[in-house]
Amino acid sequence: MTGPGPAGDDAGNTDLGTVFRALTDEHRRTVIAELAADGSDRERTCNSFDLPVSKQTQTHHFRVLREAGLIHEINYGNRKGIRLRRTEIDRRLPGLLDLLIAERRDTGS
Amino acid sequence: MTGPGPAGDDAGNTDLGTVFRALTDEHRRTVIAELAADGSDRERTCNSFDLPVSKQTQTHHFRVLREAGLIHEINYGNRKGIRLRRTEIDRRLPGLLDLLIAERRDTGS
DNA sequence: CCTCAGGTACGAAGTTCGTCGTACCTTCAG
DNA sequence: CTGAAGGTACGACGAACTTCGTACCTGAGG
Repeated sequence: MTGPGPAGDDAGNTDLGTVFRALTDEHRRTVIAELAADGSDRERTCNSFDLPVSKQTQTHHFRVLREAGLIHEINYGNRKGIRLRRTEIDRRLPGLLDLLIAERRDTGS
Repeated sequence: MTGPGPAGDDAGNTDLGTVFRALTDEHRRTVIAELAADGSDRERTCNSFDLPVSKQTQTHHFRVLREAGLIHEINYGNRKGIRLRRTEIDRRLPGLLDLLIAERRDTGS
């Protein structure tokens, strides 16, 4: 079951409520903001985001982001690859990533 | 004491988390989308939005929107005026209102 | 084989959120 | 003044959310 199921990614059916609810949490917002600020679609590991929560909670957060259609999770069994769905997001929610990048820029100052 | 108090509106201190949390609820999203689609800053009554919830719940929702810096509440004692903070929103969160309008357009079809 | 590290599934505890009931306040109409 | 309508404050209840503990699975390396 690595990925034959067409279901699992709801990028085509997510409404604004699901997206906003996913982006309510600061940790999840950090993940998306980092991915958005990167500029490239390169794959990242879950560990590369220094989330101050346990493994189980990280699994939960990435699942919420995936079900909101914001990221792509590639399961390698042992490892997991995280990738931003920039194309879909920019097409369906233009300006959203810029909002997150801008907030992170202000917060980081 | 109709409105001399400068405090009460947090438009200058709200973060994205507060805004997204406010926009998570479908009723609140409907209110903002309607206000945004209007185009003018004309004042509206709470009753003009046909929210299928009780008065107390409406009070709660409008308070959340106000604390998120999205609307302006004018208290007439007996009545209450609702007004969109379009200028501040467009300045600090450009593209957000367009997202809400677009979703409402799709949902309404 | 066994061990280890990354990830997941299930369940529990604590918190937040949406909703309403009851009671009270404010303004307008009579 | 009395009543009616809109709004608010406080409290309560159920649902959802965040977090973690425990147990289990998967792949790499000795």
